[in-house]
Amino acid sequence: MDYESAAGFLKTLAHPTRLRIVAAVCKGERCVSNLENLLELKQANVSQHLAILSRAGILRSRRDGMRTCYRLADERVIAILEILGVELDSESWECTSQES
Amino acid sequence: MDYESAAGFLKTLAHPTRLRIVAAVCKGERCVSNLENLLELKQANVSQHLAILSRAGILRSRRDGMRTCYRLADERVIAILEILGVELDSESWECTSQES
DNA sequence: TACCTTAATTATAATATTCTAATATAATAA
DNA sequence: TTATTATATTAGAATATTATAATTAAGGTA
Repeated sequence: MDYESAAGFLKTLAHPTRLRIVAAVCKGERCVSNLENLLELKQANVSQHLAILSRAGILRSRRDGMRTCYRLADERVIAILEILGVELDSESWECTSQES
Repeated sequence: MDYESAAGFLKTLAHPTRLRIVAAVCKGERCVSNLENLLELKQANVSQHLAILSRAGILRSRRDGMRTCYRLADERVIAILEILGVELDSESWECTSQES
């Protein structure tokens, strides 16, 4: 991987909301409304960050009726967050029946 | 490390020039003019990127007469670049006597 | 002292990122 | 069909980042 690509990849990760999303999905799928509640952010904003992570290949999505579920697609981000000592558990949160 | 700090750290790294600087110093010290020649960038620009990396604690500097030598101060960045498969050797380059 | 070299700082314009609000799309239900 | 829910997209202003040029500062030498 060249410096340009590596910098682009790191830039994709380099946002607190996107790191929280990664932490939230690293134990399993989450739909957008669930992330919206968890992160307490506007729907459009969550959707935009999800699009950025998906475009970079870090997340992958799956349609489930009206919902879209996102999951981690690149395990390397976990390794990177572990090196930095990020507590991945801090974004674990139960889904309610209405959310997923 | 919280998400805000981790994102800040990654943002510091997330620039091709800064990654090239990290790769250049990971085998040993380099002075600014040497980096300037290696990277083929303007002095001011190199100095600015060095300042960004130093502020983040990724590099440390040492005065040597008229020169300032920079070295890697945080080995975690090497581990991160290895995860991404970045070829760190691509920025190795001999210093001339005039440069260091 | 004056001069030269190296590096850091400042100012600025160009570009990129981010969040919000508004709108559009898509799936489902009534 | 119309309405509702979930998500995506677009447009925008505000903010941040970047590279260049100009200036400053600091170290060494004649």
